[in-house]
Amino acid sequence: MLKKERHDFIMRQINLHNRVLTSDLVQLLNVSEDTIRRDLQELVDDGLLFKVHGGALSKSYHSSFDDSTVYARDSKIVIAKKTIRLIKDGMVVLIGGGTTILELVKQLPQHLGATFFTISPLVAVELAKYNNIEVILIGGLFSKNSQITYGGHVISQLAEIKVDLCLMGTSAIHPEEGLTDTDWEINQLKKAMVACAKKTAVLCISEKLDITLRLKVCPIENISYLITELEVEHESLAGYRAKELNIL
Amino acid sequence: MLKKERHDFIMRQINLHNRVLTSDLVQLLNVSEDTIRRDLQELVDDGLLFKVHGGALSKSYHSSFDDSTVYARDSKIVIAKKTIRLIKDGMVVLIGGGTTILELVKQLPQHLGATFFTISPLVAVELAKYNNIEVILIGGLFSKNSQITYGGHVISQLAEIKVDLCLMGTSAIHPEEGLTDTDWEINQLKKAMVACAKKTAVLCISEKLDITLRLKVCPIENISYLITELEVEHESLAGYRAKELNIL
DNA sequence: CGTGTTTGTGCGTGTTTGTGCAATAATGTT
DNA sequence: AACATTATTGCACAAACACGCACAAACACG
Repeated sequence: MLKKERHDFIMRQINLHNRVLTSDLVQLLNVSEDTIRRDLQELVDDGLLFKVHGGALSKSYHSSFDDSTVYARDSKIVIAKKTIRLIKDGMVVLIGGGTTILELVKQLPQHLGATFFTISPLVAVELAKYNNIEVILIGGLFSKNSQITYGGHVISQLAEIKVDLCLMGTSAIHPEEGLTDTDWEINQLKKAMVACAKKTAVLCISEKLDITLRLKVCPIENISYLITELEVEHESLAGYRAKELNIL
Repeated sequence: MLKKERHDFIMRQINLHNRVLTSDLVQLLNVSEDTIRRDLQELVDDGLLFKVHGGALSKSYHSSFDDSTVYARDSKIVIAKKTIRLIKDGMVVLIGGGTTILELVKQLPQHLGATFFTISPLVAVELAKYNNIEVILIGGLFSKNSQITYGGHVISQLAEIKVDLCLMGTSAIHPEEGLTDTDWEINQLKKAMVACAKKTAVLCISEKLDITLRLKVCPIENISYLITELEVEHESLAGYRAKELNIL
């Protein structure tokens, strides 16, 4: 591989991720650390990126993409880290939308090799930053509110696939009533998602526990994992521990 | 082997692989390194390729990367404003991806009521900001490079729809050779897009005029509108004026 | 035809560039 | 404070390069 090609590769990574780790580049490009460091230095000299300890940052990365505005972001990161343990190399995963999910995607390990189906364009774009992840976006009507695709076309496509794991955020969960929602279309969609997965994990910040809404998605028995930001032994989760689902 | 033949051979390699190594050429052509170096130098002088340590790179290869820095943004805004005149209330529009298109979407009038099909999640998200626009995202495999959906599934869905107007960016356009591209999948996709539209408008910054790439999308006759940032009377557009397409 | 010129090619030599290694310093982490 | 990770520096070596020269084939012209 020519030096220029490496430089272009690095710049692409930077433009995609806004950041890049020296160690990752060593692996990906299969050259010594020294070479990568020199490459980065040259790109800095050309004013194309920003070098920091451990890697480099995009120049246009004027830090913090209003990350702070994401509600309860810290909790969501905790949830994300727990969830990552469920995702193994080679898996086929169906993943929903929402800020919790988006945070999860940003925390995925760089080298993960898996196939992801998603109904969220934003999640798709974020997933595309990982080299070894194949992304399939399920198309259909696009919802302005929830920023996901929905409607009959989406549901019929979901009916045709079978995945190892489904990851979804939630509006409300209750030990007896299970998963519930308010919007008819979203409700239909979630039903279809649960139906096509061998196991389903629900990502849920604690304030959405023990709430019931009008429309039922599925009983608690259909859920395999409940992931919150709380300690596993936390008393708020007692009602769920009684059920047969894994709490992370 | 004649010098000219060697030059042609080198250019063919470049167009095929976007790159070539000096050492490979020495082997393939069975001449000394010096000769190859001289050949490359001459091709550089003719502006046909790009020389680097160890070999040479295609010229178009270079330009394919710096989209990410919202290159030539001013031109793209000019193009966007011209394009808006083509879009009328009630229309069904198929729209591609790329930075030029994205700029267009950002410039749309707030009250516009129309239906947009798109293969670009980013465009979908941007379109969703308009209240009176219905957005349908066409799903399929998601391309990491071009940030659009592609593949058989996309093409078969395109085959099922019929739209009033197709808006697409372009890699290369030439008065005789028409629309061309380098990537096989993108090429297939563009063909399908043109096929399902009554009229097609090509958005094209002037530096992509008069370029021919390896794969043909369609002849110039299949294009209804060519939109550049230049004045309609500009001399660069003379070759296109001779054809039967509207220049904006 | 002969002589001089141009062009294309290869060779030798010295220089530059790209890369990795090892020792050491700086920085982050626990 | 101890440790692990990441940076920096200087050095070595091979690959790639530029330049001048030599030679031969093709060409030009009287």
